[in-house]
Amino acid sequence: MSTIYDVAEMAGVSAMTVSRVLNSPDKVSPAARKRIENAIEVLGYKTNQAARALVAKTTGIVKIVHSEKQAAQDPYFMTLFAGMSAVLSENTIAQLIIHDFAPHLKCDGMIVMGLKKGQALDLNIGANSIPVVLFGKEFDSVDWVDVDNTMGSYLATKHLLELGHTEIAFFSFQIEEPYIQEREAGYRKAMAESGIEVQPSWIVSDMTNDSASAKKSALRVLRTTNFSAIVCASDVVALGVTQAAKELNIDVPSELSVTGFDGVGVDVMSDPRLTTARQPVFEVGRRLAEILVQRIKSRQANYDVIHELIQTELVVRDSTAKK
Amino acid sequence: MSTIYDVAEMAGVSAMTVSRVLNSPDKVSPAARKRIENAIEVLGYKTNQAARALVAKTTGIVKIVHSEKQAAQDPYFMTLFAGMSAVLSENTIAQLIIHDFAPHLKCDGMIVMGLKKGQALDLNIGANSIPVVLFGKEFDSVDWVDVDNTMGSYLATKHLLELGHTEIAFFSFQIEEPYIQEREAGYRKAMAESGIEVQPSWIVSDMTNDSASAKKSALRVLRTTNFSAIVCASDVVALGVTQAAKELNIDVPSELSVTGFDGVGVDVMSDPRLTTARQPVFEVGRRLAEILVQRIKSRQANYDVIHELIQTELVVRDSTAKK
DNA sequence: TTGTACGCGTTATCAT
DNA sequence: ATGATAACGCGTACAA
Repeated sequence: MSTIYDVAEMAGVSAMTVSRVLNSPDKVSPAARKRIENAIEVLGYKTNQAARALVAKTTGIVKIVHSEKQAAQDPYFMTLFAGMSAVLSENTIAQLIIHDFAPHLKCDGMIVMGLKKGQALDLNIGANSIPVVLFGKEFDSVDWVDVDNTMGSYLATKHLLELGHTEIAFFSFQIEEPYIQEREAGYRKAMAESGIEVQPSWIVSDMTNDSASAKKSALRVLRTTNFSAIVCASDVVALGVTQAAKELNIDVPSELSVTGFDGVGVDVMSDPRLTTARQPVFEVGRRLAEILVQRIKSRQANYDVIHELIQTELVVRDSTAKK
Repeated sequence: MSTIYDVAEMAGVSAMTVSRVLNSPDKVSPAARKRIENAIEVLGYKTNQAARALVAKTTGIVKIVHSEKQAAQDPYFMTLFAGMSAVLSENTIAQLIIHDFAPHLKCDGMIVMGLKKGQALDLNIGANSIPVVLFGKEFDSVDWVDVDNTMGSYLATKHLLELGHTEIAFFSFQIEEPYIQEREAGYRKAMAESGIEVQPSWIVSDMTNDSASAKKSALRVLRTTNFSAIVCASDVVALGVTQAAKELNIDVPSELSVTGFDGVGVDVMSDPRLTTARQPVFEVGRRLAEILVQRIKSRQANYDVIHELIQTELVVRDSTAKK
């Protein structure tokens, strides 16, 4: 593999001049530049990242940290990652997907998702020198991107209210993440604005986030239903609900309206196709990476922290209808 | 950030000895080793990958090449990538996902998918010095992993034959990839073995690989059907077929049996859940990466090429029944 | 505009 | 078992 010295020799200049055409071409005379570019072409010269990284004290690598290892096969995470990856790879930044902070591995920046408050302080992110972007609004002092979960279920509930429904349930699942509380809050907000008092029996949360579990809960609850619509905390839950309804010969949407949340594939494959609060997951991934890349490129300590709340889009399909 | 020199000074030895405890600890006296390990701990020393890479002539990066850019959001590719990523990241190898070979970027190895015959020769993979693993059985001279598509649809067809079906259609889509021909071949093989002559009208391929397109074709064909079962070239096609059947009041599976292919989520979300030839996509990704890592670690030119044909698993669910 | 000299952190070689 | 020295390829500071 040829080096700048080989190129320099062939072009009859010093290595320094070659380095210049690589980094600031305008500072080199057109004649020399031409000869050098030709030599680069002929020799098939490729800049040695390691050598460059050594002097620049960079790595060309960012870590993508996700605490839940099993999530590697979750469509949501995969889509998120695809978005990040698109931006990072475009910028020739390699990725390392890890499940702890791996502090022994140097990198140029990190994207961290599913972070608990305790963890961050332990590793004093922010006090750290490398840029970090969080997925989730955990820390005011750190850049983050998050989805507006509250607004998402608010819009879904609003949609049902506008269709004439007044008795609307909220199906949710057990998890320690804040997003699930936010989704319930959005539902409650919309109900409150319409002056409807939420009955305790309308809040159903004895399930996990998979369709089988949701179906089971729904089968029980739907027998003695006193509501005409359900806001679900996820598409998967909504899928379970529609399956249960089918089994009980309750028609969706003519007898029961159902909304989902997420929009990562499940929504369009289910029958009927779900009205859902779609998250632009791929885009969220893109933004996380874009912000990080920006921070890496402008290595300043200008601390105007970026906080972006990305909106969901209410996609109206076949699972909701007029009361 | 402290270097080996700092550690050496603190431990009262030379930098070389520190380097030794890092790479071949047995060649250092226990006493010195103890002092050095302590110094490393106290100073929080971390090896500088760039410096190491510079002398070792490695990069710590592999390229994952996929020619179809839009596939970034395809669940199949995402799952495949997740499998590769799991292995690579475990081995502290960063990933760069690109859509051409980007020959100006050095790396330690490549995983290439969706390669056409022409491309490879242009870039003379194999003659190249870095290890390359292919997804797809394109080149005998290069390591590859592929899925046994032929066997997959063979098994699906066999399953339908055992259920008593004799008039079985094959729904396929238009694409230039060899896998689709292999899937048809498997179907034909099973039919031939049963002594059944495939009627031309049973082969339906005027669609693309999405459910809407498949539904449209199925709506047309199913009106004048002369078969009782369909082997579909993908789950997405099978989904479209079941949707069309529903619209035509044809019950699946009692009146029509349908099998899918892939098993990347669609199969379990559709209604009814699909009997399908499930590919272990995540595992395929793992194997691709495992082979590459192995090649990178043992930099020998021992040319016992690895070719692995990974088997599909016939998952029997609710879309197939006795004739 | 161009070149010289040096440093980045690590490892290999060859001594001791 | 340990150390001195050179080399990896590139960028920066400074000089010309």
